Amino acid sequence: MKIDPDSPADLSAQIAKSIRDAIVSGDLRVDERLPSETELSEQFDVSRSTVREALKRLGAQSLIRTQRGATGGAFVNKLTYPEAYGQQITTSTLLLSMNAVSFATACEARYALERACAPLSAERRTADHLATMRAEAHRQAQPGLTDEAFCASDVAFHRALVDAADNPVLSYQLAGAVEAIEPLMNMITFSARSRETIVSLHSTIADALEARDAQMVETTLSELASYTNELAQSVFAARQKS
Amino acid sequence: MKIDPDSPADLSAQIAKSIRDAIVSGDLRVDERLPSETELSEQFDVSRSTVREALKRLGAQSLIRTQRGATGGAFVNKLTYPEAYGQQITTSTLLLSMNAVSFATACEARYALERACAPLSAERRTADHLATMRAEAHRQAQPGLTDEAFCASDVAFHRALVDAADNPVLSYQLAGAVEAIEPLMNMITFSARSRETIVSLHSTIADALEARDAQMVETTLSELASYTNELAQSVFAARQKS
DNA sequence: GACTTTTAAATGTCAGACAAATGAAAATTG
DNA sequence: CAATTTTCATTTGTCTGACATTTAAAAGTC
Repeated sequence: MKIDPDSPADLSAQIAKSIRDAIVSGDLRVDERLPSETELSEQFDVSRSTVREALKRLGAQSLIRTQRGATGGAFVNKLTYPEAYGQQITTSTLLLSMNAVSFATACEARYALERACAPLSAERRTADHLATMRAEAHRQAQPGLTDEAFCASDVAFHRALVDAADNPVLSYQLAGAVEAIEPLMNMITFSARSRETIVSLHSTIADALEARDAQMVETTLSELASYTNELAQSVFAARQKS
Repeated sequence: MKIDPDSPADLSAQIAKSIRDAIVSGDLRVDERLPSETELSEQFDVSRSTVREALKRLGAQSLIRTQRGATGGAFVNKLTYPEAYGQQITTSTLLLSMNAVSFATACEARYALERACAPLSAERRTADHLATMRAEAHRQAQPGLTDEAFCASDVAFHRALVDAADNPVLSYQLAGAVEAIEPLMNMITFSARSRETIVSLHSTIADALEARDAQMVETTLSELASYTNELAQSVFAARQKS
């Protein structure tokens, strides 16, 4: 392991890249232990602090984990789905908030992706998924719920819909889309009447899923998409006036 | 800004979290400058090295960028789509390779997501998108193409299909799915005959898109999904025997 | 006024030290 | 001998202080 000593500064970034490549290419396998910080600093011919900064970078990407003590060190981390979810959600959320993505665009993407799940979810949904969805729909119908709680329940409902497809890759991909939009949804004030409409659509989706009617699920999702969009537009229009 | 001095070690992780929260919540705005490392070390009451490790973590997530010099420092980074793509692809690729996701699962997810784009792409595709897709299909038909080059062209083709939906959020979400599966696809040996079938399906998709026939796009994508899956299964079956 | 030089501030890197955790080996004890 | 305790070496986490490098602004010069 060597690095180009002539290339521009930021040795820790180069070292991080070098190790990252070794992991991605499979040179370093899951749970394999990296050399100790002291050894790495000798191999790369840099100070220990520089190695440490490189390792922190890798740790931030969940590529390695570290453990203290005699048998400790840095280990290649097996990226789990929950970890990947987390990164996906953070990245998506920031992307939306920092790039002024319009509500319409985010909404369109979200429901398009969910429609993609419909056929699979209709085929594979279990009683558990249906129970979760109905419970969330029921919660959403309760008066006195804050807008935040309503949105959180909405996320849980749609999460169950996606998980019903029983494809972890799909769940992972959609976690970002569904959860990242929550902050945008939280900006909407849901009137009692609009909540009623949404809950009704949610119930229809649950019914369609129970009947394994994929087409109906898709249609209802489209309706939900339009309705959410209208709602958002009227809210933003009202806000601009004031 | 203070941190809990009693909580378990890993001060740099706590500091990173503290700053990350400030960014995500909007307390720190895009392009805003963070205090200098020395100032931060005073504020958090830790050494400069610890602050630096925290900053490296944030840098690895593209949350901040640093600049040297008199007016330099750490700035809140505006997460761009290309940066987000990159992270998304790295994460997805690792997730698939480290969790032994079956080809069938990844394939199913990929085509389900692409089908989600079909209606939008059919509506919004431009002549440019069509030209790209036809050019890639033409390249795929040329003999003497390596399997890797064929797969790369396949990715480019599908990328154009997704981009035709003209929704950056959707493009971002799907970049991971489509590109992360490429290493798995590269494991397949494409015979002349199987290439012919795939190219034919690609042409059909381009035709359907030109005719703005979303239903046809979806149907053909489903065929492509089944065919790819069959192909993979026969390849893996043959490999197991030997 | 335009150009050059100096300077101050910031990150990047290094070296050396000590603290704290941790598992394994060694010593002790019943 | 077996079980427990102690010691110990290793490794990461943190701190301190120093110097190098980069950069833009300030000061000086023609």
